[in-house]
Amino acid sequence: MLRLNRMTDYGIVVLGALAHRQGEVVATASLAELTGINQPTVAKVAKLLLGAGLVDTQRGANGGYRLAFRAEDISLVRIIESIEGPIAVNDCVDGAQDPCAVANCCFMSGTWNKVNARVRAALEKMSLADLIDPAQLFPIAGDGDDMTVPLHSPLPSVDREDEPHGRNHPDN
Amino acid sequence: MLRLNRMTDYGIVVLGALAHRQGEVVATASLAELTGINQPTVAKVAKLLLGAGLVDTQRGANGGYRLAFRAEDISLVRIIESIEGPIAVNDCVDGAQDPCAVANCCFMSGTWNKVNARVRAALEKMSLADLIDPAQLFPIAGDGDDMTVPLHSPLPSVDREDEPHGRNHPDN
DNA sequence: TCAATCCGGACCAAAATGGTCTTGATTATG
DNA sequence: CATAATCAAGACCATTTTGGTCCGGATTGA
Repeated sequence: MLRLNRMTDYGIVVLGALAHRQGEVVATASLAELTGINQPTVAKVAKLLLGAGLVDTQRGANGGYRLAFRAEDISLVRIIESIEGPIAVNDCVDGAQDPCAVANCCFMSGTWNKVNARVRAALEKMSLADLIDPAQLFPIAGDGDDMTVPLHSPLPSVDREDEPHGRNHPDN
Repeated sequence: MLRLNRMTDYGIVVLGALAHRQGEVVATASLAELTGINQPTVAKVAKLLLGAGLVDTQRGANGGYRLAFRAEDISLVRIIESIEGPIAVNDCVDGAQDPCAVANCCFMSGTWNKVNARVRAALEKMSLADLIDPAQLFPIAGDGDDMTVPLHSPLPSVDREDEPHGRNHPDN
């Protein structure tokens, strides 16, 4: 548990596709084709990303979306928060969207903020570029909390037709 | 988002109450009274904690639950995982309860494992004792990712009758 | 003008979550 | 030994959240 929801996964994949087309304006239909996610869902996700300013849009014919920053400059937190809202392990955390009703007497809120900040920091360190760049997967010696995870396969070309990445089949 | 669910909150509160009664066997009815959570829910949570070995049980009359370890030795991850199952930001992570179907060709699983490990590490550092001990709330100089959070109020005595801590009123 | 495309939001179905209840087993106590 | 207190296991239901679709409208290039 403590999982991020599927929309966020989609968001990352969509952003990944846009990163490969850096600078280009890509229509949701194309994104759908590139990612294997179906178009309406791509549209929904793109809308959220737009709201957070992670992508630019161009309307009308030949319109579409474009990455607003370089992939290295987009942190995982930012992606997550643009889709799921502010990270908050519970309502006792500052910035929670439905704040703890007893906040000003909640003796644990300080602790929760600390926990939350740490989780957030962990996600801050990871950028979109890291997420889609397999080079990053090689554990960096002495990083500490690294795991020795076998690298499965090289980066697949984005324009494959089948399942793009993980999360049990969305069977669109 | 990325929130932990309410049962986990309950779990922490219940464990906190047990910590104050360290060594004693406390009935779910008493725990309910101490925490303000209602009894059937306490029972449910306690059962989960029992399954994970965080508490011992004694059945029959005068039975109840007892903390199996010292509060300092129970990490937040352990609590979370005993109630919510293994921490997994998504299905691409090793140990996810419903693993990514394309795991062995999922080029991002390594990255996700890394993200997951970091989140986990952040939670590993916090113990039950930290969670319930307000002294911990004073930011330790040079800790890095600390936030300067004002300490709201001192540890309330456990045996108060009103709302025990945060998370919008369970209005039992 | 027309077609492609985003925009905003409503909408619905399926799943997860929170919480209750029931039945049965276990044990202390008188 | 009978009884009451208590946990054990799990079925069950209501509510919320999530995932996904759809539609009418606005915008823009050809």
